[in-house]
Amino acid sequence: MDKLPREFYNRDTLTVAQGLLGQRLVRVYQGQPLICRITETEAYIGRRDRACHAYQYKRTPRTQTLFARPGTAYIYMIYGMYHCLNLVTEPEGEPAAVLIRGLEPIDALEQMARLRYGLTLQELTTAAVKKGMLGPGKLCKALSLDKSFNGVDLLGDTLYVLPGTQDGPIHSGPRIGIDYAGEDAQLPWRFWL
DNA sequence: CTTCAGATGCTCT
DNA sequence: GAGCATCTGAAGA
Repeated sequence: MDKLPREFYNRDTLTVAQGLLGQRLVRVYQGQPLICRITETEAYIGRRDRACHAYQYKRTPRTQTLFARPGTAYIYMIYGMYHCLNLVTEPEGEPAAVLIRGLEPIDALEQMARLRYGLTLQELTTAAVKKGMLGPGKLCKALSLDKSFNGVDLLGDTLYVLPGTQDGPIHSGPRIGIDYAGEDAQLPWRFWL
């Protein structure tokens, strides 16, 4: 199965955020593919969004990656101990990205349970693993992603997205955890299945 | 069921 | 030095 092409990411961020729902995110960990279905995303658009790190094209060492070409991973650390995975969108030079907020494990549950909780699947219920995959911090831990993956090309071999199926309606609502952004916090830029 | 503090480190002022 | 795109476990209702 072919990876989503760079052109997929080279579009309006809101379009990409919705288009990513139902697609399959693959993270190759020690040669083993960890496969998840994307169930929740948020859009961050630098030129007009106060919640975006690169608001009004603010360029700092951290936000460099947001200006990269579409189809690049943007991973940063938050609250000292968690990482958030974003996929860079729009033409190079436009700082914008989609935050991956929710995943549903499809394959390699065993490995993800170990990475996430340090336990084997037998010591967990499947329901607990699935529940544990909600939230950008948890999902990065389950996939063993950290800031060393910042700037990784999504058309490479360790982290990429395969086509999936989009069944059921797409819901939208305000984003989470960005109260500091004033009116922009109300924008319905969070999408889920 | 709910709220709440604490962990922890990087980034920008 | 402040604050952050978070999560967990413990304690209270």
